[in-house]
Amino acid sequence: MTTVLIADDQPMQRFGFRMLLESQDDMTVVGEATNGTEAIRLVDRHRPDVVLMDIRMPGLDGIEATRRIIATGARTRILIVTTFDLDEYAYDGLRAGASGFLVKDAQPEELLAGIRAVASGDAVVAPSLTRRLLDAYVHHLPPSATAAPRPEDPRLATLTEREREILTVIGQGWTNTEIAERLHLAESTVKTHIGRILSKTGTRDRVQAVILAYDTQLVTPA
Amino acid sequence: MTTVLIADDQPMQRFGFRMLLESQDDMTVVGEATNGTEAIRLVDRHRPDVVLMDIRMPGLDGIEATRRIIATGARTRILIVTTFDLDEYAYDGLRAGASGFLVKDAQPEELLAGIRAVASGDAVVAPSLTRRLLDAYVHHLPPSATAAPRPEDPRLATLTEREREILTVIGQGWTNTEIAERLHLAESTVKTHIGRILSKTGTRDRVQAVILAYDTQLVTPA
DNA sequence: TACGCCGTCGTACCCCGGTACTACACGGCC
DNA sequence: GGCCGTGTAGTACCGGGGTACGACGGCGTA
Repeated sequence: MTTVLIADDQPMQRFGFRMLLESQDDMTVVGEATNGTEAIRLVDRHRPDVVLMDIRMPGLDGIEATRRIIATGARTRILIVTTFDLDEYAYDGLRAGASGFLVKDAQPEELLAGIRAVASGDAVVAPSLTRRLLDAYVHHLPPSATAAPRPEDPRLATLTEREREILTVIGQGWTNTEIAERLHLAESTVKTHIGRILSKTGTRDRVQAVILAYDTQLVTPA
Repeated sequence: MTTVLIADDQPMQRFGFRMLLESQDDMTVVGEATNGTEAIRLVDRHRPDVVLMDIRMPGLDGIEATRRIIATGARTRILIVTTFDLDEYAYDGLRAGASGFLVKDAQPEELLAGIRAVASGDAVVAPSLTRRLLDAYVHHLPPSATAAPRPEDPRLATLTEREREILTVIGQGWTNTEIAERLHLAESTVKTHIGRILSKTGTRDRVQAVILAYDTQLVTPA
């Protein structure tokens, strides 16, 4: 019997997880936490096999909670589950000692498989993340810069791969000179790209481009 | 017996809703849609009493789907349910003919109560939204500009109300001159505010400020 | 082959954004 | 009364961002 602790600030999300897990006869939910501090406390008390850990929670977030739980030497495995698919928090989470990383829009079976995998000591990464993870290890560029957006938003349809890449790093808050340096380009090239991005997307300046990047989920909130 | 259609692109979210609703003996789920187009089709086929409609879905979004369903003259009531608490989509949704608006982090009981309310012809607005709604009607400024962020992010802690307001409209992509015009300020005043915002938040320029605004959910993706 | 798209780079120009001050009215509080 | 935070406003300056060009090599394809 695999014991699971759910750490998520959204009641409905917890409810969904609990219902799903309790429907399996090899799993049981031993507790629910609504923030990082509570998660740490409940892990200490119940010693669950697995924690389903949300990243974004009020107060202590999931990453820091993961770090502290791992630091206690508990043999609890932590499976990070978040709404968003990319962002460097994924890597932070893994670095913090998490055994895996899944996205919330995964199929229930995928989630269950992930839990069983980490409970048995394996690591698991959402298929949608694997490519980014590899990319990040291959190039030492910003992780998200090498990855393509998944849900193809019409407003980004005419952008080339390179332009998406540039738009992504604009969305990280980089200046033109920074983009040029870190992408090994001339600043004039960066400007050319940005000019094309603005005209193609019908945006006025980089600020509106950043907003579009967020709206289309080319970049996602931390 | 209240018949309900679930329209949400996230499988786990649908699963949670379905489990919750099926646990009630006066409700039944007659279908699940993963986007707006599908929702319209299933409403036409099943004529549910209530649609639980997510806003953000691939393809046709929940707002437009609501608009079209209402336009068909169907007596189906639509209850919009979204992850984010603010954004003007709330108002768009209500204008599109939705009977109510709830946030996903509501308690399950609140959700059930909301469904029963709209099924019986009442309108319902999440308590967390009521204040904004009022604010928006009182002043005729952009809705989000008059509202305060809920989950108090430490990075915004030192900002004054006015500064948050300015940061919000920066997050809308407005230029300094536009902000000055629409908020009836001198551009120099706008610059003063922005300067203070940047120094308080430790951000370098308005682009990074926008990113922070998204990360802290002061503004939310469309 | 020739065309077009893409990615690269350059120059020149202008304006917006951000900085660095100063300043003052108002309200709350010691 | 005097102080402080807040919101307002001004001037002066400079650098980065965006625009408008032109140019060229590589690559796929009609």
